[in-house]
Amino acid sequence: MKQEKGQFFSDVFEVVKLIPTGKVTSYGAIARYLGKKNNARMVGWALNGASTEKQLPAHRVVNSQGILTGKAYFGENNEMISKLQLEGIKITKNKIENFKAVFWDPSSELI
DNA sequence: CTTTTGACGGGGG
DNA sequence: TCCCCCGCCAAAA
Repeated sequence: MKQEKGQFFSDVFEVVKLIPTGKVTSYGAIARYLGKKNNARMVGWALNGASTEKQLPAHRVVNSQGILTGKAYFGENNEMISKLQLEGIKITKNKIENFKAVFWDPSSELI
């Protein structure tokens, strides 16, 4: 494998890739799955290096509030919102409506 | 090498 | 309920 820059990055990439279409997850959920409860910031940071490149559906990763905090990193347009809406996710003002309904927890769904 | 920041989360006032 | 602070880990300056 290639190990981009750190072991954590690779782990985050893997989990993000496993997010099913039409579902979303939070930074904290991924961090918790990796064993780091409070290092949700690292998850976002990892995605920062893959925001443009890679095939990471990072647009499916939001914060615990269901807000698209990193939409600015996807492009000047609301590319992130558009993609999510196309997947059937309802979004209002950068915020996922039925967040809980579309929430995908790797710690529970994934083993 | 040290310091600051960062796509966050949770707790406290 | 809203606002502020702390924590945690890693990378960039």
